[in-house]
This record gives sequence, structure tokens and C-alpha cells, in this order.
Amino acid sequence: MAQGSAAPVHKPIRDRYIPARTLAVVTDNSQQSPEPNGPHTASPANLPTQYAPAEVEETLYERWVERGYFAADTKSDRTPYTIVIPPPNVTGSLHLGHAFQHTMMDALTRRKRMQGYEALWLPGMDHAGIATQNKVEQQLAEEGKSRQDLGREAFVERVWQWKEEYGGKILGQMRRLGDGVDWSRERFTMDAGLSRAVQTVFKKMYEDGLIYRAERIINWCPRCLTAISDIEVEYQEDDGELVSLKYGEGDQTVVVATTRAETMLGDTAVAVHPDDERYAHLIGKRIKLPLTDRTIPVVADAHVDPEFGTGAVKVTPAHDPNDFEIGRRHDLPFLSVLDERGVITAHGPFEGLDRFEARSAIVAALREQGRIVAEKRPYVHSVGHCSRCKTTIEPRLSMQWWVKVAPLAKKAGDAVRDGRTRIHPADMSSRYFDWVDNMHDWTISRQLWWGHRIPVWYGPEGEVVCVGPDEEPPGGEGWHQDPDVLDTWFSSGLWPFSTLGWPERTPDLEKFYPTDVLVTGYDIIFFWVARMMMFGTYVMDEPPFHTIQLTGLVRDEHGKKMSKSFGNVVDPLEWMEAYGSDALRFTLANGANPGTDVPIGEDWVKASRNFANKIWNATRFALMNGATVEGPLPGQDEMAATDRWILSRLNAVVAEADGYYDDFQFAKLSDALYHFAWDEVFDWYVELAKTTFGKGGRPAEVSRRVLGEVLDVVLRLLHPVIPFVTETLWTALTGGESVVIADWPKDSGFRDEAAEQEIATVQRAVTEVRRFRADQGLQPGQKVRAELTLDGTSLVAHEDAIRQLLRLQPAGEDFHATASLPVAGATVALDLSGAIDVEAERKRLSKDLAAAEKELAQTTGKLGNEAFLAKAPDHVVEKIRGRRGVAEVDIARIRAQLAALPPG
RNA sequence: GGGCGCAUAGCUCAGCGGUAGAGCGCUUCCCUUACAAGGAAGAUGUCACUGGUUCGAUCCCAGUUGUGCCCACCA
Repeated sequence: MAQGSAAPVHKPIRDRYIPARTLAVVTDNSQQSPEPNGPHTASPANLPTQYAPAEVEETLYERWVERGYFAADTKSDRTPYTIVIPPPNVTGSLHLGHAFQHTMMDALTRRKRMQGYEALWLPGMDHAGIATQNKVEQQLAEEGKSRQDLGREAFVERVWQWKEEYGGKILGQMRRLGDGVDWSRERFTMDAGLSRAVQTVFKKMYEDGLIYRAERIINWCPRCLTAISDIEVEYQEDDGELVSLKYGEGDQTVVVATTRAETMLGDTAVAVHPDDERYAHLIGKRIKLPLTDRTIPVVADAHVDPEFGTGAVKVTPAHDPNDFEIGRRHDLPFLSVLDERGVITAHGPFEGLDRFEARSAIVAALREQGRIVAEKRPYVHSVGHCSRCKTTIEPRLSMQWWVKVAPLAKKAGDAVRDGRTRIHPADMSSRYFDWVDNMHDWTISRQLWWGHRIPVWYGPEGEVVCVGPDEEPPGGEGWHQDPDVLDTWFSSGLWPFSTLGWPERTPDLEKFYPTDVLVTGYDIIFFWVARMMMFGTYVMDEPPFHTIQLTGLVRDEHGKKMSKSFGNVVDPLEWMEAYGSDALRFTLANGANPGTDVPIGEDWVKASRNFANKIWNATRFALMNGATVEGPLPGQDEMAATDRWILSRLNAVVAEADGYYDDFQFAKLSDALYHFAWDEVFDWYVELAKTTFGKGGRPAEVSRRVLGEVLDVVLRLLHPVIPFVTETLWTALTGGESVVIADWPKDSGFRDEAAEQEIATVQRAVTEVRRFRADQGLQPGQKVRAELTLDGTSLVAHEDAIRQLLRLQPAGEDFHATASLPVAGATVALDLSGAIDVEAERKRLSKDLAAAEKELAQTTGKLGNEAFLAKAPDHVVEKIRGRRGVAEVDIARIRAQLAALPPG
């Protein structure tokens, strides 16, 4: 086909953007070309005749990877731009929340890459200690086995198998999404290198006194059989029962209230407030503890609130964090009465009972003794649950490893306070500070098998012998490594530098640390963000990111949280297969108002698919009409107002889009590009250009070049968000190798206010006439002949275009009725031979007249208001003056039109 | 008990001291040769309530109500 032919012989692209997988796959022409940058032939023949996103997207992705577009180079002299991925847990598959964050990260790095940065988006996954171990244990349970049946080594082997399977699934999803990550740098938190980083940091912290071992009350999950940290506990309001128990005998009694009667077996004191006169006589005395043969002291402690309940508290130092503190202050015994599974160990009738069975049994026994003086049920109170398995947490006295947080948290907080790291949106930083400034020490040891084994060896007496990666543990009897593993967040806290090769001073580390942006959900500020900030400032002396971009959570179309129990969870793959990855990505970007939750529904993805289809067809049309990017842009003197208008708008949109990208305003970005492309380019410029194309000659050549330019830039602007369809269309349009490595558009600074005004007038004229016609119920099928009279020089130049847009007959036919329509800066007189509904017209005009009169009254009032004139800014006053002027003109005109109407 | 946020069209959400916006949905018309996954024209809101500041408040301030989230060792 001849290049630039205005009359294509056949449809070069399918007329519909069909994402169904069942469509025939298309041969990939560009693969056959040995030279990807071959001679430019902007012909529709470059595009396949059918397009099926689900198929084409995968092909395109593999090609990008093969060509190494996403591989970052440490040796380049380009400015680095780095994002490390929040490593997904290997527990399952990616959900819409991942798709959402990945879209943002991908768009950011793709744009920076196009801008000439050495862009690195580093991929990887997290071993997710307790979560993964639980999943594999569930799997084993289905086979009727437990992890103890397998033994530690075989179990860990089994988890690695799991990781291969589900990790592979996740990587496949990332490819399907189009994530432009550097696969040569893929990392896993249990990799040898990252494990070494973990051990090295552990050793450093141990030596700096920031890691210590201590016996304290910890949150214990009786199902997972491990300690967990404070933030791994989820509190929820549960129905309980508050019972008041009478302790002691005779006149030496005291009533205490509890929701946990079973722990009374471990009580070693009753505490009252020191100033509480009701109990003054008891302080220091010992009273009988029911159901046991023990007596316990009554102690005075300021922690007790005399206003609450009876003002007396039972104290169980081994099973309650508050009581633990009281126990310490008063040197009380720590008596454990529950084992690691929550079963009573205290000798006696309750031994062997589960904690909840024991609770009712003990209450029953006390009731029999008449020691229950009051009951309140249900009693709603806040109860801690394991965030992984929802089992009720059992506070338990236990020896664990701890991180001394205060010095680390101080540094992490300062990095944000002094502006080295910026949290965006800013109001989220209060949440960060709240936590960083009040954080308690962090329990890091876990009684699990899957994770980084604590790098500590003990001697025969249980003493710490050596710590860290470089020391050989001494052999011989009784020497052993700590059996526990580290909290999974310990290794993910090192992620921004461990992935780049630390503790070695690798070129990667030199070039890419600190990273630029962290994109993650506000829900893991404490778990992950704060920990990375602590480790980064401590280990590297530099916070790991310049910007922390916090995203909201993805919700369903009614703003409801997605969860399995609601049944509203959507697999991103489902929508990607049905509508294409681009459609999903665009929808997610469109919902991305910084820091707010993102609702998403299938209809919205469909709408995005429709947008992709629109771009597809507009580009197809452009190619059929010879749009080109060849050669320089025509001079301004050669361009029509329509050309200057669209280029003026184009450059403004480039600037606007840049601002939005820089501010992570993806919702505004996608909205601006959507409306510019669809409304201005496709609905107006393309329609206006049709008349020019039809006439041929130099004006048509100019329009072809301008249309080519506009599409080229729009496709490049959209590429970071919707990479696939833009790649296909951009390469077809420009003949370029790939839009992935194309230059990012720059605002040339070209603006043409006059042209923008002129086209606005044309648009208004066309719209007014269309509305008039619709109001009159004039059907196109009626073959209405019309005489179009344009008043004002600017519109005369557009007469052909207006006739085309309104599908008017050529001038010169007979006409009778007259309608004169208001247009800013001009008048369009439309003379119609069709019948006019006089009553409808009178009604419409009356309505307009009323509106204009109201406007006149309002504006006159304002302009007569001296206080207003004194204070309102000039531009506001000008605007109101202008409105009054228009209203006056309108009133005169409408009155004349009303008078001209034939009598009803 | 503290802290933060939100209340705008049927739905999901932007906006913002100076005549109320988008997408989807809805109504009417049109299969105009890029696209019916399209085109054209429309309807719809006491901008939660009550006060205050201002020439002017959906926007700023105070309070009320409703709602969501986070934190917290309420026995």
C-alpha cells in the first residue's frame, strides 16, 4: 500500500478491541524484521488485522524482557531512579491491592526510564515466616500429618517446594500485569545473600547492645505455638463474662472482678490503690486464695484504679502484662498455670483442662462455694487475637530475643522530621510518628521452623557463646544453635539494602541506594515501613527512601472491604483475561487518589477497556488517513486554527501530566489524559480534520502531520499506565522500536490562546445548533435543508467543518423559518425549511429569557455593591461585568426572537 | 479513653471563598463509511444539620449528628 494514501483499500485493524482469548492469534510482523529500527513505514499494514490483548500482551511482555529494556545498568552515567518492590508473601497469589501498587510503581519507573533515568524496579518475594508455615501446615493437615511428623529438616524442605510453586505463580502474575521489573535482580528474603545480611545485622545489633535476651510476658499464640510481637495481635470486641470473686476468709475478704477466672490459680497477690481507705486494713496482710491451699498478700499499687469495679485486682504475674509489672514491683512469685497450648498445668482438679473449659469449671466451683458475688454477661471487652490464625492470644512468661527500639526509632523518626524522607500524603506522617515515638521493644524470636535461624550458639550451660555469621560454633557436647527463627519483618526490614548486595559494597548498592520511592499500603506502616526506616538509618546511616508514597486499600464497588467471607474478592487475572491488563491498570490508576481507598468494580474495568478500544480505533483511523510523524512539524503560518489549537492543548496537557506524575496523582493524571484524548482529540480534532483530509492538498498534509504528532505524544504519555495497547499502536504509528525506550514528551511551550478561543467558539456554535435541532425534534431523516450564515470572521473559516459536523446540506437551498442562535463572539443564523414547533420554541426562549434576566439582576446587584467592589479581586469583577454584558445582549436577542415567532 | 478522616447527582468519588463536576447509571434521538465497547442532545443535587466569619460559604471557624480507620496494659 502506498504510503500516505488517503483512501485505504481495506480495514487495516479490527474495528473492535477484543480482549477475548479465543480469537485467532495474529502473526507478529515486527518479529520478522531483523532490524527493529527499520525504515519507517507508517502504514496500517504494520498492524495486525486482529488484536487480542490477552495474547498480544504476553508476547509484547516477553519481547520487552528479551530486549533487556528493564535491566538496569550500574555502569551507565544516567541518574539512577530506584524502587524496590514490597515483596509479596509467597503464601498465595497477587490480589487487586498488589495490582494497584504495581501499576503505580510500574508507571513511575516506566516514565523515569523514558525520561532518561537509569530506572531500576527491583522484584522479589518474602518468605513470610509464620504465614507460610501455617499454610504448609494446613496442607499437611489435609494429608493427616503434622510438621512434627516430618521433622524440622523435611518440613523446611516442604516449605521450599511450596515457595517454588506459589512463588512461580506470583511471578507469572507480575508478567501478566506488565510489571517492568529487572528480573536479573530478583531476590527472595531467604536467599543466601539476604540471609547473610540478616546475620550480619543481628551481630552488629547484638554487639551494640540493641539486641538482648530477656524473660517477659509476651503474646503467645497457643495454636501457632510461638511468640508474636505486639502489632501481630489484633484486638476485637468479644463477649465475655465479668465475674466478681470473693477472696479470703472471715472479715479478711476482698472482692475482685475478672474476665479470666482460670488464671486465678496463678494469682500471687491482690492489689489495691495505696490511698484506698476501704482496703487500708488489708494491705500487707495475707488472705486465702480459694480453690487452693495458698495464701496471697494484699499489696498497694498505684496502677490500680479505685474507681473501677471494686477497686481491688487479682494479680497473676505470669499471665498478664500489667500483673507482670505489679509482680516485679512487689517482688511477687511468677506462677505459670498454663502450658504453651493453653492447658492448665496447676496440680489439682483442673489440671489438663483447656483454658476455656477451665474458666467455666472454675466459675462453677467458686459458685458452689458461694464466692461468686456478681456476674455480668455478656461483658464486651477487647480481646487480642493472633493476626495469622485468629486464635485468642495468651500472654505468657517466656524467654525471648528483643530489639531495643528506642534508639533506632529515634533515628527513623528524625529522618522524616528533618525532611530526608517525605511521607506522602503528608497527613499520614502523624500515624508514623505516633508509632515511632511510642514504640515498645520488639520481640524478634519466633518458635517456628520457617525463617532465618537465630545466629546464636549456646554452650553447655546455656550461655551465649557466639553470635553472627563469621564465627564457627565450637563443637562438642552441649553446644547448640538457638532453635528459634527471626520475625519475618526482621529480614524485610533490611530489604532496601540487602537486595542491593549489602553487606558487600556492591556497585548496585553504590548506585541505587538510597532508593527513590517506596509505594506501599498505609496498613503496613508499622510492620514494614517503620522497620525499614529504622534499619536503614541504623545500618546505612541514610534512610532507605526519599519518598514514601502510601496507598489506600482496594475495595469493591460499594467501598466494602474485599474479603473471602463477603465473597467479593476478585482475582485480577479474571479481569485481565476478560478486558486486558491495560483496562485493569487504567481503572486502578483512575481510582488512585493519594492515600485513600480505591473502590473498583467490573463495570469500571469495562469502561477502561472501552477507552483502550477508543484509542485503538482513533489510531486506526489516523493511520488509514495517512497520519505521520515523519518530518518536522509544519510552520505556524501553514497550520489552520484547528491544528494550532490542538497543539497548544497538547503541550498544556504534557505539562499537566508531568505535574501529576511528579505528585503521584494518578487519578487526576488518567482523568486528564482520558478527557484530552477522547473529548478533544478524538471527538473534535479528528472530526474537524475529516473535512481537511477530504479536500487533500497541503492543508491535509499539515493535518496528517499534526494528527500524527498528537497521537504520538498522547500514546507516550499514556504508556506508563497502559503499556500494551500504547506499544502496539505507537510502533505502528511511528515505526519506532518500542515506546518503552521512547523519549518522554516535553512541553515545547507552544500555546495559542487565540486558536483555543476560536475553536471554543466553533464548538459552541456546533453544540448550540445541535441542541436547537434536538429541542425542535428535527430528525436527520427529515432531510432538513439549511442555510448557515456565519457572522464573525473567525467562524467563516470553519464553515465547511461546521457543515460537516452538523451534516448540513450545501448552501443555496430554499428556506423559510429562521432561528438565530447565540454563540460567544458571533451569531449563527440557521435557516430551516423543516417545520418548527412554535410553542416549544416559545417555551424554550421564555426559559432562556428568564435565566438571562435573573443573571442580569444578580450581576447588577453585585456591581452596585460597594463592599463587594472594594474587596473582590479584579478578575472576579471583570468576570461578573462580562456576564452582565452577555445577559444584556441575550435579553435583547431573545426578545426579538420571541417577537418574530408566528402567533401561536 | 485518645488521635485522625469522611459526609457533594441513583452508585463510586473529584472539587473549592465568587454562576455545582467526572465516570458509571438514567431519558430521547442516531447502525453518519475509525469505533454501537460508538455519536448527539438532555434530566438529576436545600454540597449532613445548626450557628459564626465574610460583600459573598459547598469551601474557612465552632458545635451537633452520622460514619470509617488507627492507637491504648479498661482488671
